[in-house]
Amino acid sequence: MVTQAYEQEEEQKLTERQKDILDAALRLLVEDGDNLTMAAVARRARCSKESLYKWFGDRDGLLTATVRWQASKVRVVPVDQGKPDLLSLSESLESYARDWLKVISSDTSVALNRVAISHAGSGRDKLGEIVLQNGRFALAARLKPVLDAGKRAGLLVFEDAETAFRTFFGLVARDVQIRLLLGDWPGMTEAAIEEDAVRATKQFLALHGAGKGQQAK
Amino acid sequence: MVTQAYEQEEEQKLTERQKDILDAALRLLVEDGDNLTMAAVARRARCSKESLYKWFGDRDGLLTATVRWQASKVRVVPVDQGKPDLLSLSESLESYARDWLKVISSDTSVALNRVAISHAGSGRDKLGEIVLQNGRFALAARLKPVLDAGKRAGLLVFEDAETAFRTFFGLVARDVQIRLLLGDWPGMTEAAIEEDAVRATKQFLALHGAGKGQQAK
DNA sequence: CAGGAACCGTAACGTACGGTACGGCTCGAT
DNA sequence: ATCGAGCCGTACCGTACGTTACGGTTCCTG
Repeated sequence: MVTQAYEQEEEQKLTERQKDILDAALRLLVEDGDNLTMAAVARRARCSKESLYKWFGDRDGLLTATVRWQASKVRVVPVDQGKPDLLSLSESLESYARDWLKVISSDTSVALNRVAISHAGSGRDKLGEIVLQNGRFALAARLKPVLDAGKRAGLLVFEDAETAFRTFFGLVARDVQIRLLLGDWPGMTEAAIEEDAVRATKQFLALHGAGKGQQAK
Repeated sequence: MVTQAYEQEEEQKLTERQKDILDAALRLLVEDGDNLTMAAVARRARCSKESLYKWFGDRDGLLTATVRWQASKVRVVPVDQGKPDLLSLSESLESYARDWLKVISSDTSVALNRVAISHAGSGRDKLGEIVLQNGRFALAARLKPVLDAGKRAGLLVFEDAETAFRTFFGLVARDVQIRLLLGDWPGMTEAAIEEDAVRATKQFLALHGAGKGQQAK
């Protein structure tokens, strides 16, 4: 018997008060990085430390809840595709690229990835897994149907949707995320994002489009 | 007056003993993540904490020296290119791709990037910059001459070497680094790396090769 | 209005760790 | 043989922070 694929799909019952607290924690995370202390969260959210411990168990629990909370807010709308033509397919791809670039270059994403990566070093909690599931893997899950539809419609040529997705991912993200995480600023303005989305889509179609019958394995 | 472009190029005078200590710190970083304490380093390297403080100032100094030390060991040999033909160019690219994948999937690289990213959050030192300079930017600096030579020889078509490099970077790295940093294991075996290097090179040549005159802006 | 649950603010405790002090050992120079 | 520099091992100090405890306040319920 196979269990639920992604068990963090379980809805977390949160009162409004608790959501406020997680928002406060999120803001602190963005501002101060992983320095966030229980006292600081309590102060910012104007609650007592006792309540923090009652609701979230311990510091790791609070961190995990915060990451989940943010993740639950990011659900990007899936682009619907009926029977795609080349134009609508291209627009879908651009749209995904744009959304993804916007996500990874956002303050919250950078902050959350940073704390998840720190924790991945001393593997005591599953922050990395959560971030990955709601980021890169969620994107793949939403994008693959689009790719498959494109393939069925004879617009795309590839053997494996996973590999094709990773190519697209690489063309979109390039060095942006690692540079942001390391504190560099690769100039991700609105305009640059738009440009990148267009470029990545063109490149992907050049590699996997059915136009000229060319494609690199 | 312009200062030295990359000031961490300054050679760090290190005694053998100090190198031993930095190696010990490196091993601890790989094993335990950022938990590394001064006491642990002293124990592992069989030196006194007093010596650590005398030689490296404080904890951040030790961390910085460790990152520098590892960086100084990674100098990848530049692939020499005279007048490239398509075959030698292709081999150069594959070689860079292979080396890069090997680097980013190594234990030490993952550990070092993790600590640099943690520190980038609370921007107190320049670890992120150091890692970036010796990683992504060093790669670009070594690869661009190859790309330019390919362009001059009429083998490659692109407007901007930087943009072309970033495309290559994306095709090579894809989601590998972020997944590793977050604790995922995308199966980077020797064989997979080889396969990826070949694939990325083919794709890059499909986009920027002069063969068919095609290219996506 | 009485009783109690939930929560706030704050004080207190324990511990881990960065940083310092100091006594003893080794070894090269004189 | 003597001296001193450099280093080891360890004990020690101060602080930050996770965690717990507790008295006071608000607010809901009967």
